[in-house]
Amino acid sequence: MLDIKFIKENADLVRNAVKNKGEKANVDELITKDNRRVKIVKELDNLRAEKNRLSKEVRGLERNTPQFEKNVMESREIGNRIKKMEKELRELKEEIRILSLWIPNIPHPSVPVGDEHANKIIREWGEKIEFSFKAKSHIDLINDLGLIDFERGAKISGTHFPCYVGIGAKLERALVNFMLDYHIEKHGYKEMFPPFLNNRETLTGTGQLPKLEDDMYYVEKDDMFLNPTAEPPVTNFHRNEILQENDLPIKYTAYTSCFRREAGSYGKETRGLKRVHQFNKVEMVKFVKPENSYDELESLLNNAEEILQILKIPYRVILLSTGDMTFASAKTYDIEAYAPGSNEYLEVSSVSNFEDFQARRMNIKYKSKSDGKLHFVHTLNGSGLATPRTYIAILENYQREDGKIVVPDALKPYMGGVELIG
RNA sequence: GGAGGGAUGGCUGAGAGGUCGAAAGCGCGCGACUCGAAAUCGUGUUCAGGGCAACCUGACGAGGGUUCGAAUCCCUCUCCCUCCGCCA
Repeated sequence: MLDIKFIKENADLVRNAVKNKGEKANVDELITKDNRRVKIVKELDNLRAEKNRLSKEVRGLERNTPQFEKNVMESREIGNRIKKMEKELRELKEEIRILSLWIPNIPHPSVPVGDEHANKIIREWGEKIEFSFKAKSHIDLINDLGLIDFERGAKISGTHFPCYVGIGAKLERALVNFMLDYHIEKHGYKEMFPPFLNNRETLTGTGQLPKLEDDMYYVEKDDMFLNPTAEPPVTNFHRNEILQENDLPIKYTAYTSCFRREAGSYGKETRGLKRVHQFNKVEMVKFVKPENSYDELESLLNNAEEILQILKIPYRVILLSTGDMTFASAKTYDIEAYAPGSNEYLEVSSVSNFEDFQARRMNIKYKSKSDGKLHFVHTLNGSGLATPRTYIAILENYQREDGKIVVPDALKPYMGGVELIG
């Protein structure tokens, strides 16, 4: 959510952001409605002032005198007009609220304008491994080694619900635990294990609603959604709170399963782990002061990159263009891990600064010591990392000619002595 | 699901139709004392909308009602706590 005053004073900037992000928000209708709101508020304030004046007078008047009766009648009459206007104002405010929920965040000036072709490669890390044999795809490795049972997963739930089995399941758990422990111990993130079912307010707070309602799994009976990422529950942890400046930055890391309908994204990637309805992810979330949120974005990005560095998996960092970034984000980096089996880069992380966009929706402020006033915090989050494609990258990078997988050094402490899979 | 209790500023917590945006304490800001700090003393300190400003308006969980006038009385809802039931 953007400040309505900001929208009115920077209408062109906002219209541009809507266009560049490919959103469909109606900026002009919002502005028209808000102008009307301000007009009603002014009239209403005048009526209320008059009514308050009459009420004070009444106290000094003797009851049942003509002056008393006249005053009371007049006050009553104004009261009725106020009630009518208040109703109109309430309805108008609700319309304004709904319109403003569809206004996207404004991309930072450093973000390239355009669609996915405008994305910029920021850096590449690591050497792509050269195998002396023909590398297998993760699908073949998984099937040959029996790490994941896709067919039975489909039996239990449906297609694209992978069921990890045996050492395959252990590897997934090792990966999650390694990443969590790393963020906690190396960078001081506080661990959180949040609920997976989120209510509407939570998902509106971080900006998944209203836009992505059809992309989430919905539990109708309870009007709740399965979280598509840990971002909503963890960020909403502090919804409607005023934070202490001394406590900032606040940093959380959380593992959750994530659930996405991936509606309309079939055709490509119908097999394997690349695109699934349920997956595991370790997320990092930060609440920071506005003045250093872009430094915090870089350090968050670095924290996510370190996971791949320690796993010794080559990757590249992409700065997303306006058309490729999400609704709520002001600036987003993607991290893509290299998968030699198919010779492609796979998105394993998305790291974003939302500035105060989410904080406005969630009403999260902090009291500044320098001016004594309340300000919205800036929120950021980043995957650190999503497991399915990291899992793919591990399998394909660590495969041997005999079809076995070497366990990466970083995961060995989590694998109960297993150093070779297969 | 049933029965009670509760929701007030950054926090704790008084307030029970008008003199209440709200006592007190904590916290925080400023000043004094100090070489400096702690302690102490003084002083200030709710948020939001409108206006250049004086000022006006709104907000005591949300919505509605009674009244000239509601934090305060009535109704509905939400959330939290306690007890009972149900499930595990």
